[in-house]
Amino acid sequence: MPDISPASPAAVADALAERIRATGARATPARIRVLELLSAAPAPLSHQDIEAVLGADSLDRVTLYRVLDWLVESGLAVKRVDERRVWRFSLAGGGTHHGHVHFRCETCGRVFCLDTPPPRPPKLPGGFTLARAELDLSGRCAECNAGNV
Amino acid sequence: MPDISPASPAAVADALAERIRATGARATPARIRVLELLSAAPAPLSHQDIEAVLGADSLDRVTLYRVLDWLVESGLAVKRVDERRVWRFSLAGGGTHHGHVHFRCETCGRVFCLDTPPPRPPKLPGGFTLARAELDLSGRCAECNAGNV
DNA sequence: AGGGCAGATGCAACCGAGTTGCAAAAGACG
DNA sequence: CGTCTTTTGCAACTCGGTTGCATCTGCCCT
Repeated sequence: MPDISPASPAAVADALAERIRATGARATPARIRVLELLSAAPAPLSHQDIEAVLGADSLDRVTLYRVLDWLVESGLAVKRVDERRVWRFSLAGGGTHHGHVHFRCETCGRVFCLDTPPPRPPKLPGGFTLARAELDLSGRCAECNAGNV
Repeated sequence: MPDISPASPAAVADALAERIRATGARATPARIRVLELLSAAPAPLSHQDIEAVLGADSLDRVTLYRVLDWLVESGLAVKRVDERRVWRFSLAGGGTHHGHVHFRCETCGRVFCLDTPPPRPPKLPGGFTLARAELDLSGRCAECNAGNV
């Protein structure tokens, strides 16, 4: 059975490995897997999310933490705390997760990614440079407003 | 020795006690103390900050958590996670900490409160209702840009 | 190809913030 | 003053995250 998928998984992994080596670090399976996951994810992932996806052949808890921290340190990813006080990681910069808007429902806790473009950032005090802007909205989602709860 | 300070501490405490009773709860020393602290604080306080200020005659750790949670529940305060994943509490509503914009320096970690008004929020998908909007910016502050680090 | 070593991993134990359950103390109210 | 409810304090626990250390491995250099 020939592999005719648009971009072969192996090729993707190779590209990621290359990107990892470019930072001067070793391209290990753990890093490649995690990077793959993050690139594919539509929203920032928590440590738990990743552990759940990796499932059976999961990495050690600690290794995962270290991989994630390394990603942040090397500039490939950014981390941020969510409203429930857990770290969430997403690809940095050009990734699919570029400054869009998040909405968190205060009733059911779910997070929605709105495709609304982010507001143009206000001017900063002199000397400040902006790397990233996040608009976080919260309230009630349609479902929770629709009677239940 | 007559107390001639601008607003006598006792009077302030009484006013706060009144506000507490207005919510239907008991005006206990613990609640009054914490509420005093929060009203006086220039920035949101963490559990630890409060414990440190109370110092010697401090409340039990758990009681403090409960008082804080009660404050939030009764609408007198709001809580929010900071970049170090700890809860920070501030007086709700009319407080000094109303929907403004935060800038966090990725180099030194400090948080600046900009007085820029928050952008007007984008339209939400049908059925969603907005309760709160936060614009979080990050980058480098003037000081860190000025050569050091 | 294979050796060597810095860098990465896994394990176990640890940490600190926050939570829960329960009995004792303190307000409120008749 | 008695009783009934709310708060408090204590102890034990959960959970996300971290640290120390021994083992393993990707990668470079012959």
